[in-house]
Amino acid sequence: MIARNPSLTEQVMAHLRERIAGGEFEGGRIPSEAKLASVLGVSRTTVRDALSRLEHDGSIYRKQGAGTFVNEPGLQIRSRLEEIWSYEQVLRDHGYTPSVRVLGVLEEAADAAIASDLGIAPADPVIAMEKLFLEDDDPVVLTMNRIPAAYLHDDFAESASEPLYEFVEAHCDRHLAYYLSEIVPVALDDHQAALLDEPAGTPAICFEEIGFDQSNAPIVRASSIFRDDLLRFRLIRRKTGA
Amino acid sequence: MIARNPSLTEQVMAHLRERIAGGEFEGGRIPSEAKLASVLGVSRTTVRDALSRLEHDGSIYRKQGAGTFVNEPGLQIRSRLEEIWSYEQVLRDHGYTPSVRVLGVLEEAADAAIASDLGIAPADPVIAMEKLFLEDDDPVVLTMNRIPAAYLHDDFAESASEPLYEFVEAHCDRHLAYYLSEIVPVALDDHQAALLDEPAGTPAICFEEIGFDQSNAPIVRASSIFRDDLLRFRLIRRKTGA
DNA sequence: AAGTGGTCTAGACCACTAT
DNA sequence: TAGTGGTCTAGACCACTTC
Repeated sequence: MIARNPSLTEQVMAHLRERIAGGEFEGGRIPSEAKLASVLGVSRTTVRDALSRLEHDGSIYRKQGAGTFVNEPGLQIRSRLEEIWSYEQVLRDHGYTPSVRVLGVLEEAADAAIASDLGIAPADPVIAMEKLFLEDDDPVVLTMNRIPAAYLHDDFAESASEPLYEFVEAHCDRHLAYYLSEIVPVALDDHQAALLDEPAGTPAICFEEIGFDQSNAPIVRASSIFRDDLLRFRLIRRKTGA
Repeated sequence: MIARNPSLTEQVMAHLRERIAGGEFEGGRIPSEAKLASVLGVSRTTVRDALSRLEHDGSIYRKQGAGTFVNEPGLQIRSRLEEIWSYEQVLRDHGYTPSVRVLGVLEEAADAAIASDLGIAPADPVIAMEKLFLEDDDPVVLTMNRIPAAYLHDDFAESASEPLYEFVEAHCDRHLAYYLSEIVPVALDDHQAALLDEPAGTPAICFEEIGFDQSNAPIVRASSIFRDDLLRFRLIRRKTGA
């Protein structure tokens, strides 16, 4: 019934996702792990692995002694905060068909805070790229990325519209391994307000992030500001321990 | 009341956390799973379980074929967004010794939005409880909880300082199973500003949440506002697939 | 080629929830 | 008490990284 290469666990996940989407589970109750294992012809360990991953991504939850259950449809989270990698993808996950507008690419001197975050000397040159992500004509996300100029060795200006990790891959000799992000409240300044088409002073969520390569060296400092009315982050918090 | 018997997996986690905190791992490299299993005298499955949980909470990361590594100290996240359950606990995780001040408990008529969120009729009575969490004399979190009055059957006013889930457990015939939360940017109004000791209009992060019981019935509507300078949420985003 | 994490099996017993 | 998820064992082979 089940063959290789997408791992067995992934196939079990896909199978369960389909049945969940099809509303097959009476009362939201998913069959027991033992039952699933015997029906699908895999070990209980594999089933447990699949269920753990579905639980982790918010599709289901488990209650010891009671069973495994589907999360209510209204609770399905479209993009898990920890897994965001490309804002274009986030917008697609929300049902948008995003476009990207590169607002500017220029070289500037790093101020003290940026230099410190990027591990370079103050006033060292950085490339600043400002981009706007839109749904139709509505601006949704405004990002500013700053990369030390020393890391860039190509003619890169034409690639600015690529997702950042592809850009870094292509034009630096390294690749982005992870981001450290802070969720910061801001009030839109005149510049941001004009670009996001909202009044100046509007409160907004900003992700302040530093992107690192595999050696934990900072590569990029990014700020992203969101139109709260068009893109709002949600999460489910479920009591685990105790 | 609670007899804790730490599982093997939890003991392995604790052991590794200690060695990580002690900086024992040369170059951040953690011994292989097989090595840990034989040294600790447990199966590799148990070691893998412990490592998976440490990876999930951001303490370590794994690279297939290469090894398992400690996350940089600066990347340690003190409280994972999805696991917040009590703001007192969040503050303790940040090294604070929090106190709680109950600002008011009163009955009011639900407005349309609140009634809709709680599944009751507009103007139905709700109990509104406003609380402030402080570190020393600094206000850090301001929360407003609203529970339909019909759900409360006891004399409850004196218990308002308890964590909300304990309060619900004790005074309603149900208990909180999960929250659905939205991260919302706000500007502090005069009331909030005075309580949080910041200028009115300061941008802040607000969690707008609805708490549900096991039957997916809404029990409580909560708003929590944070002092950005005292409590900032961070997260690590690491590329997983592809 | 050697060593690592990733996947998978087939069992066993325990802790908890429901009825 | 029956059934569920939680923990744990002792193996096996595969995919990938590093040298």
